[in-house]
Amino acid sequence: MARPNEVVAALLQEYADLISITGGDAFKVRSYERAARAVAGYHADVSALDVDGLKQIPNVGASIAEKVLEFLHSGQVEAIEKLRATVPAGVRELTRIPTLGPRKAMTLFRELGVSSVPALAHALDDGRVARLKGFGPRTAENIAHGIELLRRGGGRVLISTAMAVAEEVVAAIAAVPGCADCAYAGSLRRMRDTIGDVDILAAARDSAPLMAAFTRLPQVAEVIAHGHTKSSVRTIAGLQVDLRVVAPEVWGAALLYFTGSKPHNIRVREIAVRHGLKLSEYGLFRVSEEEDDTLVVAETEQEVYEKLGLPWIPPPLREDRGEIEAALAGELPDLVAGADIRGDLHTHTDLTDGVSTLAEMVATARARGYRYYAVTDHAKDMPMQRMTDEKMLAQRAALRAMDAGRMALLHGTELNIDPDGGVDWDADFLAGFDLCVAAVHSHFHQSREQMTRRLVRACENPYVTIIGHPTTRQIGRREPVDFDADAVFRAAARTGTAMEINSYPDRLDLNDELVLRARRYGVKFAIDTDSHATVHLDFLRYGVGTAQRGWLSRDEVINAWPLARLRRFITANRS
DNA sequence: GCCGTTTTCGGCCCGACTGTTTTCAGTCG
Repeated sequence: MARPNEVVAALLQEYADLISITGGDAFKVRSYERAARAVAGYHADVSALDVDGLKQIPNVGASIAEKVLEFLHSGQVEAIEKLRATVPAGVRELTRIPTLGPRKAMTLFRELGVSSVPALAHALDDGRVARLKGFGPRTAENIAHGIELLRRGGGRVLISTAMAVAEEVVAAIAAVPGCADCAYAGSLRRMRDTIGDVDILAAARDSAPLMAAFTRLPQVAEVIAHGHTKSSVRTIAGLQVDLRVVAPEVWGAALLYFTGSKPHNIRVREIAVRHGLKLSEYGLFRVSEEEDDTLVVAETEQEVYEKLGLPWIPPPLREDRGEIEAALAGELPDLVAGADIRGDLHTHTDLTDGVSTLAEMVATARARGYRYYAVTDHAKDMPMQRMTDEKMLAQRAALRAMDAGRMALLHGTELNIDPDGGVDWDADFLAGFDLCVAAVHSHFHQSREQMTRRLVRACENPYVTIIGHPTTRQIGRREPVDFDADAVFRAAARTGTAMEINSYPDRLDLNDELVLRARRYGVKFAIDTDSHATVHLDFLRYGVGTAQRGWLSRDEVINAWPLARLRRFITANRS
């Protein structure tokens, strides 16, 4: 079951969409969108709040608080039901089609009675759409194309997929003569777990050569837009990539703009307005009635933030989830960074389902400059892994005999949490490991109560130091398991069990939102790669990005600690 | 509908590109 906050947030977002489609006040739309976001990210369960409690949520005032209460009491909101009655749900679906927004969707419904994607496809086929006032052959074509994209998945890709494309494009554009600077921005720079499109920013006096090179890249299947300062393409793999070219002296303002998020940008621009300034991708300007606006700063992000009375805000925080308020109060977290990570605590070898040998994994870890490294192959309860006590002990002997220089080697295992919350071995055998990760690998559809009890019991096992990939989600393939996250996080904090941030790009588990919730209970975290091959150790960057999005500092991440402190954390659990 | 170092009313981010248009609406980020 979804958390009440998510249900309420979805409802508020739906209301915002319905107001937008029916041509309501755009500012009202934004109010509901903001409230939806604030509710989704709010730490307390909204179903336990009264009016005053609800109004404590940013962007929730008397009117929205009352609607939330109405929903919690009766299961519906009259105002929303009224709009639902005038606009079929299918019309809202239409706005998911790229290039088709609320105004056109409403026109299609009002003029043609279209209220579903198939009905729209019909209307396109027989030419009714192109004959509508304000529409035309090109618009009809674009909508048809948009439907096709939506059908092909149209969705988001893993961060690793987007990163590979971005790094290729950045390298290609940076190599064009006249390019002063080039970087990726957008949700990729903010390190979101999935990416909708790739945003690239470049600095140059003359944009034309860069735009030409961009639209002719071998990966390009289709040019969506081609202008002087902005072009968009779609790659053969279906990913949209936008290139924005600005003058080198406005790099910072453009990078800030192009990094987003959109809600963050709006908040920052509002602060500018209150200072009598105007912020756009071309810089921070002092607004003047008589003459042209004068440029204040634009060259670096730091300068722009500083002129607005803000410290530089790291991109992973830029989601309008309280970072503006924290920045104004001088309370931004000192985020954990990749360089802070002293070792990986969840990795595999070819003894179980890995493809690299113990020696290869250790050598690669050592080359990364780690101070410690844990090998945690699967334990004996997963039959497909064919693990035995003897094989595990032999691996331990081999590990102990290795010389990894200044890097300490830890012998661990990834235990399987059985349906009742037990693990593969008894205390005597577990005591022989330096470290145990425990994770769910089966029985994903237990009831919420069973799954909660299962994970709490695993936390209570004195030999379990880390809960691996706690929700077991696989992005785009498997939903997270259902459990009472607050209960599990309370147990983790109480028992001194770390929650993993699994860096594998299709997991990123915990995700940023759960990290934010867990840290409120004082939970500690381990940022691991769950590597099954040497190349996977590089996935750490995505786990670090997720941790940063969860506002984590070095002190909250056990594998950013010196080995002695990590060992104390492990043994404190066991005594 | 929310909000306040121009406060309880009157604001509310800003610009690029496209398509259907003779000056702008819609969409996107």
